[in-house]
Amino acid sequence: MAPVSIRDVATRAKVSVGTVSNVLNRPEVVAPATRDRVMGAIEELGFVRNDAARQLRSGTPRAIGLVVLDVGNPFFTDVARGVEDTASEAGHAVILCNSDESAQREARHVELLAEQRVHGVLITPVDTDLAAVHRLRERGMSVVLLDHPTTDPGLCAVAVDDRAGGELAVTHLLAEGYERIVMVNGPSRIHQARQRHEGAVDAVRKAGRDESVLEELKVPALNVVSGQRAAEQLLARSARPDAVFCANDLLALGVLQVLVRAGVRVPEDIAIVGYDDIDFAAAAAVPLTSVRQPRQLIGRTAAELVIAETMTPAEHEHKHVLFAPELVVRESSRRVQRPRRRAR
Amino acid sequence: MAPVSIRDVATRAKVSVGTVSNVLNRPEVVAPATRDRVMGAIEELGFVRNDAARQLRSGTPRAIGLVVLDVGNPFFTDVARGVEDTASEAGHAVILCNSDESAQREARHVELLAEQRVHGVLITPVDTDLAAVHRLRERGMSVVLLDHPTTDPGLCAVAVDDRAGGELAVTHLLAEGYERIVMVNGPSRIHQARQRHEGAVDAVRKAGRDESVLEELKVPALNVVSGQRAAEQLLARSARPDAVFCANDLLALGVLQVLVRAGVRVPEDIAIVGYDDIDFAAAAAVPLTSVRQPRQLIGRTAAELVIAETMTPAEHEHKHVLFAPELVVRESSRRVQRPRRRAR
DNA sequence: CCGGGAGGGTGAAACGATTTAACGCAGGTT
DNA sequence: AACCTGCGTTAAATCGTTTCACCCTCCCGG
Repeated sequence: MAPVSIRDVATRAKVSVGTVSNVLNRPEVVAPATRDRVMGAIEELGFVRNDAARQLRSGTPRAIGLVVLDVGNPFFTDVARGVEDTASEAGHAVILCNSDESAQREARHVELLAEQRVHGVLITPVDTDLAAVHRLRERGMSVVLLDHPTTDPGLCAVAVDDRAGGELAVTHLLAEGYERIVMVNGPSRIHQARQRHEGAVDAVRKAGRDESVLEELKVPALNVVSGQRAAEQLLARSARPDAVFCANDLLALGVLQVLVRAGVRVPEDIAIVGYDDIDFAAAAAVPLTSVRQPRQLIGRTAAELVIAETMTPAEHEHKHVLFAPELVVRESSRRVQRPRRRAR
Repeated sequence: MAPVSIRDVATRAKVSVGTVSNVLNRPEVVAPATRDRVMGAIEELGFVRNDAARQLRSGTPRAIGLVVLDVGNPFFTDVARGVEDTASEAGHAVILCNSDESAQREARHVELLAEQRVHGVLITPVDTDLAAVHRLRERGMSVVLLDHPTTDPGLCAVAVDDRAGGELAVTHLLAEGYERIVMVNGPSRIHQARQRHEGAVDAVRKAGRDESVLEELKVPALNVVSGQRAAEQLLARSARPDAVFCANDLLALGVLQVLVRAGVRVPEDIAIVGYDDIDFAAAAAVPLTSVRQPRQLIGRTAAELVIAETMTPAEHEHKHVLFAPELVVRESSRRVQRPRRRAR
């Protein structure tokens, strides 16, 4: 119950505090007999290092910060998991912050992280201007941008090629013979939304099709509810599309649900392609074709970068890692031979 | 760039370090003129408190730990969000740990949190024996059990009445006229799994039915894949159940998917009830009946408790908060008008 | 017998904040 | 004139580690 310090351990083991510290940090320099004695004392007293004191003296913190846009989105959850995995392997704690796409909350969290003197910060910035990010850097923290490409050579970034992903999706749909494609997309202030749309346009162009085969339908947020709304709009039309490409899987799931409930067959009547390949995509009533991003890998890579940067700040080269997305084709977009197949 | 300490600020503002500290912590005791001067210096130098030093001296940390079973499960994600919200309002950081249902990982994380001298720990323990929890308490940390009821008067707990939830679900199924119910459940080492099953049994008993109407099918984990496996097993049987109650929504989604793909109509042939009421439950192809738990509220309450406990340890009364679950009936379990049929 | 490693330890300074006792000072009471 | 009383501020002690310069002892070669 009473807090036990390194000094208590020293007394108990009849050595000096310096020796205890050595046992803890450089066991090889202390004689086996002494080492065992100290270890024994640590065990008996239930001593736990005080990381605050440790950090204060050594200057090297053991936590990293993670600021995401929305912990509720499985995409970020998986990224977080990747971060958590490598961080804990390296003995680091992860401080999770949820900016909820609010610059104000982001700023508050960044402030907190600065006070905690975290090892580094992994952040998906709310704004494109990166104001918060630069303040962090001025304070000498290493920052890795998550899922937000940049040309700034002063920091690391880990992202996925969203433009290529958009192209993959639409190229696939065109190849399957779909000709009236609607892209359900988020607001263009969101970087990913813009890029994915550009990729979709690229696909149309490269396929030599008329640009009228692709239409963009914007929705306010990238979540299930927005997808449902979008699908309702599409259903109300006289000329329905034959395929829908959604900017993320949450949208796609919303669209899918509304279509299925309205008796529209997927993919016979309307095909759907999502983005992110979250676990729920494969588990949907009609398994969803989706553009897979290496979510955990993004997290792991980012964590490794930030740890590497702070371990060897001198020789560190800032990297911009760009992963390639991958199309996972499932039933929701496969051209089927027999258009009808009904359950009893 | 160079780390600026409270001493630098003091020099700059021509006061002593003590005064700067007062400005920071008890602004009212220092004369307005001096205060402004100090504030100015802080601003100019871009000073940020070093929380490690702060904590070392004052002994009051500004972070709380959160250990969950699975960050990938939207249930925990929502709880985490609640925790994060109230913690950040109170100026606390949240250290997120994912035990992945492994006692070993849990132990490692708990160790890390102990070293960080966190304010308190919110934990959903992996094991029922609470070994890890007791070690924390021995070290003088306040602990709040999350979603894990206990009779231990020595700690706070926030949970939902799982037994009542199980009873709600099965009572509903029985009332709708289902008579061969399978509960797809997790391993009984998981507390929630046991409780929900007991509740289910209660429901059968209270309804005066024969206990044979309810069967338990155990699966190794509470996730989508396990649900799929379970559904495959059920499909292979000669006598299929007419309703399935799943210990959580991930299982239910897995079951739903396999059933629908096999041409089984939900709920006409087999009804499904899930647990947790995650957002994806409502958005499933067949909207899922589920037992709702106040997820964010659980998180908020737990965070408040742990903060309160450490603020005023003396007068703190350990509380066991037990929320009531609520049944949300959707299409997956509504008895439709049609003649009753017996299995082949 | 002396100088010099090497191996194994020691002890105090330092890290950056908080906290507390003490102090100087102005004004008001006896 | 002596004595409080508050207020604003200061200086010093303190928190638990790490680090670094230094001290023994023992042993070996010259």
